[in-house]
Amino acid sequence: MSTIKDIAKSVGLSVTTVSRALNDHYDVSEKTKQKIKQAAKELNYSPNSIARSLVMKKTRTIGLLVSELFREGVKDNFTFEVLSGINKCAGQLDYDLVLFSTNSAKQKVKTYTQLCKERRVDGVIISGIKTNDPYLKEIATSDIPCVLIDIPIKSDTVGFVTTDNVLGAKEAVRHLIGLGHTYIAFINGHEFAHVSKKRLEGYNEALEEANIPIQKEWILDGSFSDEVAEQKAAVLLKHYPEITAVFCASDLMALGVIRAANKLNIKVPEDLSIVGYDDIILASYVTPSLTTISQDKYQMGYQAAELLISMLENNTDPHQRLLNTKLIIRESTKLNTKIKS
Amino acid sequence: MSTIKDIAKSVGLSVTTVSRALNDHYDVSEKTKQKIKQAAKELNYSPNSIARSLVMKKTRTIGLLVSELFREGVKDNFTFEVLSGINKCAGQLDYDLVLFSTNSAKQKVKTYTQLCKERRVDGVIISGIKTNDPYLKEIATSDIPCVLIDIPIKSDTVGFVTTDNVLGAKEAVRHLIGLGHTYIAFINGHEFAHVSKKRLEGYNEALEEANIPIQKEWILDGSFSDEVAEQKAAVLLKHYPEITAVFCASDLMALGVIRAANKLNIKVPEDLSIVGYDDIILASYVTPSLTTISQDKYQMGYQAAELLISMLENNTDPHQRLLNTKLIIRESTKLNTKIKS
DNA sequence: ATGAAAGCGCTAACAG
DNA sequence: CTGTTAGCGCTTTCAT
Repeated sequence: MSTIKDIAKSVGLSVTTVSRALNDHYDVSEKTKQKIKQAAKELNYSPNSIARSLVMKKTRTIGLLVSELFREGVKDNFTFEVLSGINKCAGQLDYDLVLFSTNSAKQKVKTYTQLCKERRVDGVIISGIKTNDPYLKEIATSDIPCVLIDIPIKSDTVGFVTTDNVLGAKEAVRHLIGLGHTYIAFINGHEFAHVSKKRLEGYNEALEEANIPIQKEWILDGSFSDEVAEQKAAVLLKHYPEITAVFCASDLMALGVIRAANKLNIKVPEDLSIVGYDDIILASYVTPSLTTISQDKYQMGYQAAELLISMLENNTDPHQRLLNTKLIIRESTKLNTKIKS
Repeated sequence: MSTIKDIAKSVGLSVTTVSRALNDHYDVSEKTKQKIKQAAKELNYSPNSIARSLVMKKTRTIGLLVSELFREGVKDNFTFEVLSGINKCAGQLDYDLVLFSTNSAKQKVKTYTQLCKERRVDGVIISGIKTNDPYLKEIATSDIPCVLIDIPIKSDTVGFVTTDNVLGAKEAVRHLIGLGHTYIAFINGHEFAHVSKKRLEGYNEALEEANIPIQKEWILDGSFSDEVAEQKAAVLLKHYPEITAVFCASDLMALGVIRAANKLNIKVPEDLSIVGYDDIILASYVTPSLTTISQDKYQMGYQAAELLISMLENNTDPHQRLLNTKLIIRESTKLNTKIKS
């Protein structure tokens, strides 16, 4: 590997000049610039980003911190789509992306700050962690620039990107109400997800504005898991046969509910309408295909990266980005045929 | 940020000793070690991996090079699963993972070697590139340690992990033959995929061993895309109604073929048996669920990382790993009811 | 068992 | 426009 020193030697100039020429500084004559660049090419030079980072104290690298459930995320490839978006944006702005995977064992040994400082990332994007994650407190107070996905914390150094989950949920439920449903259950995620809180609000508000009483027993947590949702729904549907529609806080859970319905011989969508959330790939391929609230996960990633980098480069935009969701109507919802008593 | 210098000052020792103590060298007394580590904690020290990398000429970082089709990979999250596996293994062995995304524009500016040298990764894993990719020649000759996924190139510095695609395809076709099918078409990927070549071999061999003549017109490329496969299959099935089974080189394409069949009013599996390849998530969720050849994509990633790191650490294992595939029988294949004339 | 000194490859005052 | 000098934070001979 050749270094600027080699180039300097070969052209008979100082390393300073070489460095400046290679970085296209204005204060090097065009002629020497050419000569130096030529020599660099001949020597097959490529810059040592490590050395540069050391002196500049910038690595042009952003870290992506995802919780260990990474692998489980395979079913709904939410994380993957977010990652694609981040990767795209980072690439365009010439940043590198490094993946951190932590698990609770590691978290005990190394604090969030240590992790980041050690890796020398300029900033971090955090996705898929629960609101009770021990890292979260640290994040909020640390001085490492950071963008959270779907957790609304804002400070000088932390920002977030999310979607309007209240509205999203509201539209889902409104859709069901519009189809004549009034007995609408809700399978939510869990208490440590900010989106779950918001989607619950949306559900409640939609019912209220239609003067439909809220049945607490019809609101259950499914942990964002299809299995759990299936179990919960099985009990629920057996117990309350009057329910004609279920809103789920994720598509995966909606699939679980469909399975539960099938086993109980309840037909979807004839006897039971179901709307999911996320619009994962499966949603459109499954039978019946899923009516759902679509989130642009790729865009969330892209925006997160863009926001983070803008923060790194001292732009003073507000540290938050809000994306839209969209109701996608497919086969799993249908006009309510049971007359309301 | 505190440095070893600060620690040295605070305990009144030299930086050398501090460095050695922190790295648990044998030639530092237990007592001073303790003192130094204590001071490190108090000063909230965390090592600067950049500085260390600079002097050690090792970054403990591996790069993952994926082609631009990254985003398209969202449907079959093949890449994501591989990535999860790599990430897991890298994490366990305490390596960092950085993502490179290239596209043809960037490739023109920077050669593969430049890309890697600049990023200072110790080694690279490459997945999802075509055999005609310009980088490939460079890779084969470069001295950067590298592991390829599904491209069998081997040298001092390059290794690969793949599955037995001949056998996989053979088992798929044997399964169909076992069900009484003899008119079996094959939708392959494309000519620039090594796996496609191998799967074709497997298809041919399976037919040969059953004394079934090979029909060249029934072998088509679907580019690993569901749309292309759908089109191709539509024409094929209309033209040759005698076909009772189709083997596809990917599940995604199998889904395309099912769609084509549906549109032609050909029932799957009653009138047409279909077997896919990969066992992506969709395969088990779709109706009818897909009989397929399962590849453990997570494992491929894991093994690739493990192999690469073993190469980096000068282990002399053979630079290749071969994984098994498994036939998964689901709903899309069925006994052939049409009697062979 | 500890320290002094050199150097990894690069950038950035400062001086000319 | 170019060169001198210093230093980023760390590891590693080589002495002591």
